[in-house]
Parts: sequence; C-alpha cells; structure tokens
Amino acid sequence: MSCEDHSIQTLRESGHRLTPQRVLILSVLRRAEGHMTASEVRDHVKESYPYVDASTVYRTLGVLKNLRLISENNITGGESEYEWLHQNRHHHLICRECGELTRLDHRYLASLGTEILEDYGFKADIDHFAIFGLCTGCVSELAARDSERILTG
Amino acid sequence: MSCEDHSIQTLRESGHRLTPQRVLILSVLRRAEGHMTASEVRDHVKESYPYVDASTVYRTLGVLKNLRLISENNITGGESEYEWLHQNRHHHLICRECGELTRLDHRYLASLGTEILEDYGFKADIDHFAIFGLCTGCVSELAARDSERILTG
DNA sequence: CTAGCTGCAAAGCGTTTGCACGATG
DNA sequence: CATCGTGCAAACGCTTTGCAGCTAG
Repeated sequence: MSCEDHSIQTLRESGHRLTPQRVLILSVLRRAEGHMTASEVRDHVKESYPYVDASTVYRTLGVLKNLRLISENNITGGESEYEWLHQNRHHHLICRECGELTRLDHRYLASLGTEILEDYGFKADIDHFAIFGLCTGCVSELAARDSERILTG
Repeated sequence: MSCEDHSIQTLRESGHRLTPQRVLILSVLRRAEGHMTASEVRDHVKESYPYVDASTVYRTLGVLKNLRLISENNITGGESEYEWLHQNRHHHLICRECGELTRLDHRYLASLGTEILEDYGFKADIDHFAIFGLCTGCVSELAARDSERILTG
C-alpha cells in the first residue's frame, strides 16, 4: 500500500468523501519536499484543476490536519505552513538572522516524547519541530559586529 | 539590579529610547504570569495610560522580541502570544483537543540545545517551546469514542 | 536640535463564513 | 437521494504602514 493509498483510506474511514480537490491537495503535499503555504498548495492544484477556491484549500488542509496526515505550523506569524507527515520524521533548525534551514534528525527529539509521556501522561506530537536560533555563520558575524561596536563606540 | 532594570539597560544600550509606553509594556509583561496577546497587553497598559495605540504595542513588542527580552509564539495561528523571558525557563504542553496547558520544566530540553550546538554549530533558542499533543484525559476519551464507533458502526 | 517614537487612520493580508449549487457514496 | 463538499463573495481580525506631530536624549 502506497503512502497515498494510506491517506485516502484514512480519509474514507473517517467518513470523509473523496473529491478531486482533496486528492489533488493530498498529492501536491505528498510530492512536495518540505513545507508549503496554503497559497502555494493552491497554485499547484490550479495547474491541473484551475477553479479551486482558497476556501476549499483551507477547509481541506483543516481536515487533513485533524486526521494527522499533515502538520501545520505557524512560525512566522504570517502564513501557516503545511507539510506531509513522512515516515522518517525530521525537524528543522531555522536561523533567525539569515533564515537558513537545516534538517535535524528525529533522534534528537525521540526520547523527549517518551519522557513526557511517562512523567505527564501527555502524548506529545513530536512530528515536526521548528527550532529557532543562530547558525554558525551568523553567530560569528554577530560577534564580530559586537566587538566592532565596542571598539568604535 | 532588578529584572526591570536589566531590560531598560538592554533597551538603552541597543540605542532605543525610553518612552513611558515602552516602560509600561515592559512592566505589564513582567508582572504577567505566562503569555499575553498584544491586545491583552494593550488593555493593561490602557489602565494607566489610556491613549496607547495598538500599533505602538506591536512596534514595541517587535523591539523587545528582537532584543530577546520577550518571546513571541503563534501557536493557534490567530493572535500571537508574548511572554517575558524569565531566568527559570519553562515550556508548555498544550492539548490539541481540550486546550489544557501544562508547564514543562526546562530540564527536559536542556540537553537538546547543547547537542545541537555540538553537532551543528547551531545556537538554538530553547527559550520557550510549545509542544502539542493529547493530555491523559483526552487520550482515554478518544480511545473510548473509537471503540464505540467500531461497536456501533 | 533631530533622530526616533507615537497616535491616528487606513490599508493589507491570511483566513473564515454564509449561502446556494453540485457531487459523492 | 440525503448529505457533504465546493465555489463565490464578502466579512473578519490581527497586524502593518504612511504620515504629521511630538519627545527623549
């Protein structure tokens, strides 16, 4: 059974109907590597199905999110980003200075979920974390800028 | 030196001016336990300073965030939430079913930051994580609902 | 003094909602 | 054929921006 079949089955079993729009949105997200915003999803779907409405995209993304077939995260405060939940989960390190995005293997967070479950009985969704910070380049750049400021100021 | 003094000093040193609005917004966030939305901040500030504008609040929150005196997170996709960055850091477990909020001690994530720094040279901001999932109550409730569905359906 | 900050008002933008039509199972 | 999903359009709500006047340093 392919991943796509799995999603379709999940959709069906949960009592949702299978519409062309939903299938397309599913496959767009599946083929995508990494995140997509709602409008990006919409643009891709439009290529093969020109009359999809933004509201349909949002409604579908909501359904898929509730079924935990995709993840949503809103890191910028602007557009939310959606991503297919793969088998080989991973997370992201995002540099808040230059925006560089580094993939972080799931093993860094694997134990966290079980610890929290044991101690709090809380079943954490460790599907896709976005961890902010400073990348190597920006750390040294900022350090250089600071020492310059002290010398000249 | 009190925490408040520290913030004011940081503000000054970074070349920002000290206006009554900024001082008030700072102290509101400092006294608050936990998160506040921008409009909540505004309401509190208005009590002692009735003519603050929302735009001023947003601009100030932006400044404080850049100086890393407060954290911003947008978990709902709706209003962003802002929080004073304490010394004793902590994180939150948020139930995606009932919204229950549990405080998670920083030690669960303390090692993560150093691991990432060692392996990637990435200086992660492990200031305030929001971890979603299901609380104990909702886990069992959902399990009950599922078995019912299988029996009746 | 003068760069930076504020209030005001209006626009911006992602997202949601009401409704009638259409499609799915 | 009953229900659920869709497109359309309009509304919504948080946030941002342009601008003229004010103020901290």
